[in-house]
Amino acid sequence: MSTLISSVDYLPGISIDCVIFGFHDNQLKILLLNFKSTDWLAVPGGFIKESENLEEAAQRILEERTGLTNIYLEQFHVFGDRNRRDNEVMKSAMAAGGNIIGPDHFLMRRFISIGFYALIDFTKATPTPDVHSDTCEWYDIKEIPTLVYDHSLMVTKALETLRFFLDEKLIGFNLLPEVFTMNDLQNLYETILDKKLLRTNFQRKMLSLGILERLDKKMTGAANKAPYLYRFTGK
Amino acid sequence: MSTLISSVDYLPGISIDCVIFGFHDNQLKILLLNFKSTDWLAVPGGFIKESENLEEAAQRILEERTGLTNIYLEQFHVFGDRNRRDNEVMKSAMAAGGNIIGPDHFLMRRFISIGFYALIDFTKATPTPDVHSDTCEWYDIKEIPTLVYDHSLMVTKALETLRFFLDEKLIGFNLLPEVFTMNDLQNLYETILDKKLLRTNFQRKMLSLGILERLDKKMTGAANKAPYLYRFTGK
DNA sequence: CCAAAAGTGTTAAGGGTACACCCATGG
DNA sequence: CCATGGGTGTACCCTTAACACTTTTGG
Repeated sequence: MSTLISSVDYLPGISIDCVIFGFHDNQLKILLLNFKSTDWLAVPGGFIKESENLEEAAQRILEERTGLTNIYLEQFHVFGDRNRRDNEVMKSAMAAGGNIIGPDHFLMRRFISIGFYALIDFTKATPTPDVHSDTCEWYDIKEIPTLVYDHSLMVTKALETLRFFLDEKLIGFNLLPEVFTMNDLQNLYETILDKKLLRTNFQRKMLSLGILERLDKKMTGAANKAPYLYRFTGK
Repeated sequence: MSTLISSVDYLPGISIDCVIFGFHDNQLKILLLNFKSTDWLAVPGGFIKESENLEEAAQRILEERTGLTNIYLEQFHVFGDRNRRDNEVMKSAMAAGGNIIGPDHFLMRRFISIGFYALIDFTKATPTPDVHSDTCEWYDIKEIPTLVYDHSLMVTKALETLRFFLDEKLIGFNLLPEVFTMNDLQNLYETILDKKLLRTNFQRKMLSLGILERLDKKMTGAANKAPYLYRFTGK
């Protein structure tokens, strides 16, 4: 039984690639797969079914390739340069996986890829490689190896988009526990933006956004003032 | 000789649609084509050749369908909903144009469309309908009829993008004469943003952007102070 | 009472808004 | 000298940045 992808199932010439950012404990990572039996790394991608809307396809692709379910993804750019894919890479990758494909194969054609991105807590998800990959792992954003095709460009562009819309998209991303301290939130911002923020001003800015509800204090047992806990109101 | 589009020439299932904004004398318009022998209106769109990058394809499509040359276009969104196109519209449109196409025809398949937009001076371009259209005309932005498919949504989304990036994109758009007055520039802004701006503050803001060079005064012959002329420095 | 972290206040700088005022032009 | 429109000054507010100060906690 071959695992070879066939063109009858999918829209031809269009792919979706997902840049998944993972945050936890002051670390920002991205999720990468390798091509089976090779060292080539790529962001999880796949193809669109006739019956799917783009967002649905992106969700399914992510689930099939990494096991991550119910992740809200958003499109950020289309990558369509004529030479964005080196077909020799795909050919070798398929060969390494045990599939010999000819020059007229579906996968050898030009592909235009729609980039989607998401941000999640990487401890809340257990990525699992699919049949086309040996590994499906988190890589620190500051130590990303070279990626296949134009995937390095995709990651760069996705990160720009994430930083630009961080305030607006924060609630939906669901990265923090139900309740959290202002310090937790600041660590999240500092990690994603990759810069230090002033604690006192950060507090005021967040409160002024009107998306936080202040709850009881959190007694940590440490010898210092107990911080308030907060919750997103979701308004 | 048939003008029917064949799938051998183009990437299947992907189209490009161009939202072209035209400005002049306090008027903002968009360019629309009809489907030959019908009342259906659409923004100019087309398909991508194997040899083209996306931006090149968008330029060529615009030129072929409207006669407009050398227009710099930028992508703003991908439209891919499963039901975004009503195939009966396409079928009837092709029939009205003298082409009967079956349910298996290339054009009857699902299409995902990449939206591109541009902003030009509508007096500097003479739009000409191609063989698939009877008319290729400017429509005032405030009086846009219902468009086919999801093209009304495309226009809305493109207009949001245009307004959002107006400051940054202004120079490239080449909408004003080589030299112009601050009043000319303000009219452009007010028309595109669809709101009045304070003359005095607008002046300061534009000068603070550092993209204008002040030249001689312009003697209009009117009974009032002569305004300075300005030029974009392009820095 | 001390160290450490959380929370609040205060000041200065900068940008946006509104409007008053001065300047040029030709009738 | 007046009407008209162009250009500058100024006062106010809000936001941001920087930092001093106060409060809370457990040792």
